[in-house]
Amino acid sequence: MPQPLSEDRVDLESLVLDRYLPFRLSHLANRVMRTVAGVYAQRFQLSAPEWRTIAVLGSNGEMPANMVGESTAMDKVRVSRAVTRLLAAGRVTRRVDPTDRRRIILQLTPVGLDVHRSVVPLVRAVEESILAEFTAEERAMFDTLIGRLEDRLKRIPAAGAQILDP
Amino acid sequence: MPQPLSEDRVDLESLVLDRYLPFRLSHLANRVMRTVAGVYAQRFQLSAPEWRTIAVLGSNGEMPANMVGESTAMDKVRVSRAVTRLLAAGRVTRRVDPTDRRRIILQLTPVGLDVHRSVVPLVRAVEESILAEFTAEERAMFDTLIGRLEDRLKRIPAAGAQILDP
DNA sequence: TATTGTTATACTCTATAACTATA
DNA sequence: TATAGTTATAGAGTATAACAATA
Repeated sequence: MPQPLSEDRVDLESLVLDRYLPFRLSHLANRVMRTVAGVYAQRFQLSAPEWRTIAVLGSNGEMPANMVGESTAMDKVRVSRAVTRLLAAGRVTRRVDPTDRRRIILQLTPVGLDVHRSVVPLVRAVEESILAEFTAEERAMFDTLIGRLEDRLKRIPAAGAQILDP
Repeated sequence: MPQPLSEDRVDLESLVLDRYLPFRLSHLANRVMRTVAGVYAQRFQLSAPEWRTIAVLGSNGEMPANMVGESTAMDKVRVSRAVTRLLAAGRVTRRVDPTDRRRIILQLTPVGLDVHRSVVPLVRAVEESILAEFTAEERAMFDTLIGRLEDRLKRIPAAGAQILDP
């Protein structure tokens, strides 16, 4: 017989999947990403890593490849492969950084800038159509809460490992 | 020269990736899922689809395979493959539903129930360690906001397609 | 020695279609 | 004809290691 829980204690013994935050977040994020990808994938022949690369180069101008990786939360392998495809499509240029010849500096071509100019309003419109659910106050609150979870997971990247290891 | 935006209008022309909700949600969800997976993957030799299947069977008792799919947001192919591995590990049983011989009824074995009992407190603890960021009021607010986004995306699954197609 | 980037490999996830058996 | 489940296949995402060039 399960014992009734006191109100100030959390039930750690049972779990209903569609009330479980990690599952809900993952499901929600996947739905959102699929909705956004529907806008840029077929129409512009862009994969997600390519779209991310174009997004940061479009808003920041030329950047070294490793900074693209940091800004897009992609490792250097994914960046490298995205750049290979973007180069083939004539959407970016790459040149060696003369001050450190290990570094590659990436920049959008006019073609890449066109893609950026075309895609951004479309994906922003998708974001708007989703966030239209919220009032301005709710948006701000959601933004804050998401930001604090991001920070927390950054500060304790081993939140699970601590539980896993001992 | 970019024109200054009036305060009640949204800038659809530019996009900074780490302020863009779909990207932030995806990044956050991935981090959370990786943290949770760190708890069940190596220690219990569970993939995400297997863990989800065990989670719903553990909280609901025996279920037809198609309901497992609905509850876990997985299609029948993923369920089928998860079940194949769970069967091989002796963690579930499957039998044909006598009232509709197309249906497969799944149930945790004692071994599967043991896994469920062992894993749930661990993954709940991860959830707790993340949500510890919030006060009770903030949790309730976050829960509500997430729920409304879920509902919205359910109601307008073609939110992006509408923009994509015309 | 450490860092930047490339290439190779493998494993998982996702989506789709083809197939079976039942209804 | 439609539904439940299985199998097969291909594309994308993810993680890792090995490597070359440079610092």
